[in-house]
Amino acid sequence: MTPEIIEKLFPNALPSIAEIEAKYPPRSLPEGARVMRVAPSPTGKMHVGTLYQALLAERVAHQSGGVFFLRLEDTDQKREVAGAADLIINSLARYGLRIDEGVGADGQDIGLYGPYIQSQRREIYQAYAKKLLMDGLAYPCFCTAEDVDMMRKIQEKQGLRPGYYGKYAHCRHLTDEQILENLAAGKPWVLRFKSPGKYDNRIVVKDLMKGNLSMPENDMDIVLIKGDGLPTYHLAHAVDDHLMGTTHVSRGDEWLSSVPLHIQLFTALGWKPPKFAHMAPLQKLDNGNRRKLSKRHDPEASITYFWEHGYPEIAMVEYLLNLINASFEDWRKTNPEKSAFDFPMNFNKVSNTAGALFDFMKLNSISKDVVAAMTAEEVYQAVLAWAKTYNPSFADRLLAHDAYVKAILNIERGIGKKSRKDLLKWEDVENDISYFFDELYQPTLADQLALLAGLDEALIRQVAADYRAVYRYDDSKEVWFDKIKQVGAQNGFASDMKAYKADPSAYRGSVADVAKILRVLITGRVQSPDLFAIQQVMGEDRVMHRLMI
RNA sequence: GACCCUAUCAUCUAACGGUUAGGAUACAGCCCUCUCAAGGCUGGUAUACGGGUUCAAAUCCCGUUAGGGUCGCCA
Repeated sequence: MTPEIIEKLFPNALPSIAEIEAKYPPRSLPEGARVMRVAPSPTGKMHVGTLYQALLAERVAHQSGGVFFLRLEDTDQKREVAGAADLIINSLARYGLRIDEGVGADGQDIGLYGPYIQSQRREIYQAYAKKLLMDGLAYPCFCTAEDVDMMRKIQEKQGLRPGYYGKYAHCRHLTDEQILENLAAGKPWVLRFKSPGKYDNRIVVKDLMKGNLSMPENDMDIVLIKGDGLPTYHLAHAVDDHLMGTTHVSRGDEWLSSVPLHIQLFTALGWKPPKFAHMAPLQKLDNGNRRKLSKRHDPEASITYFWEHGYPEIAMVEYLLNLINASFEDWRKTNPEKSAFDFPMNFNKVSNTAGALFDFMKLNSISKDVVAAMTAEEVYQAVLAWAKTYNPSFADRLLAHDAYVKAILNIERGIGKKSRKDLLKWEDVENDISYFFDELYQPTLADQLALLAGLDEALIRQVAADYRAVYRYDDSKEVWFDKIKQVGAQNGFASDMKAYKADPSAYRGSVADVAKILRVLITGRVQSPDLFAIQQVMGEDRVMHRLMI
């Protein structure tokens, strides 16, 4: 390639390689420290899989005393969506993934190895592209997308491996004169890698999760610089992860087959490739078949799905940690008090399967435990924060009755295993506690009688009247329950469960049925938390009023 | 079509040549109990299939099948 051609391809002044390298000195970090990153594209929704992958990278980096950074891969300007970058930044912060470097909440760079937005690094990529060109490891290609497409179809028809390689790499064989002619004619071009590889050669690719893999050497002359002057993923990956000092690249499975190419690129640029860890994608069951969670088709693939429904962030983190490494579960059992972020993460025991199915049952179960471990105040604040965005009228109610709501949320809330475990996401709270509010408690007598089918109305009225006569707000729970038994006995209900079970025909029912009558009258439901606790929170007036039937 | 990955209960997984194949979630039953939730106890369900190697295979090898991924001026 003559200097004339190179000058025509890259006419603008570009920083020299030495200048660039000087700006990105090797990091001074302790032995064993790992530098890792999450590098999503701001193309719309934030995928749960991005959080999943970021969580592994963040934990490994920080636990090793290293650096975790965020890089925005926005080299495909067609796909860029406004606001997508903010969503990524907010999501990481929301789940407690601390960024040492990258793009901050205000859009400003944090850290010295930036810019961390690829579209702002254009000249850097071009400088290295120019270097490859000078080294004879790249060449301009004038084939249009249509040309390449047509060639691929022909290759497929002939049963050949499709792609731009070997004798099918048309522009690789252009003479300097032909290049000059095309340039003079103003033909658009892209820069391609002149792959030194042979497909028949096999190389060993090391992956932290999959082990050593034997793969064919890359021989594709892939595009390095696109028609718009921005790099493809491949070039950007090599340049950025070299300059930014990434030691370990964790990324999706879909990159595995590109590793031979990436190793070639690093080598061509004179760099040592980082270590790779490829993670299988999260999957879901669709008509009996597994498939990757898709942002387009699956609402739960988007992280905002979990915001809308009010899943606690910690629950999400614990669930994902569990998917990354199933020994998390055992660790959690022996370390119930520790933060999930204290779980020692390493690559050794990371799950290495074809991809885990996202399991809401398991998430729910974890979420129940997480909520049970929270105080009423913490639950209140979390529900309020959720409601402000997703249910404003409920938020107003929470604010207007904050002490009352906290008392409600405190019912059967103890420490650890003693705590009530039925709440798993914030969107459920409104319905769970609605009967505590007179304006939301609207069952008709007919509704209540239907819930009490099998007991006749006169009996129900009598039980209610008898209970009203003895009910005292200040009674202890024991005294209260004795009174329930007493009211039951007056009306033919067994006060002793064992006696009832021994001879059910001797009674109208048991003390459980008496409680059921009161529960339905007071809450409008057949199931509720502890009735005594409910009454204490509701207050005497409200309880008495509901018993007036 | 070529190349690569993966294959243990319904789900997430443990076992890295010798275990009654373990745990968690889910499910079922019992106990506890004012209902529910929880908790305790118990139970059923798995090494995809076929060949090897070995005294011994979920584990190693080969093949088959199935699922996933890649083969873009998308990342």
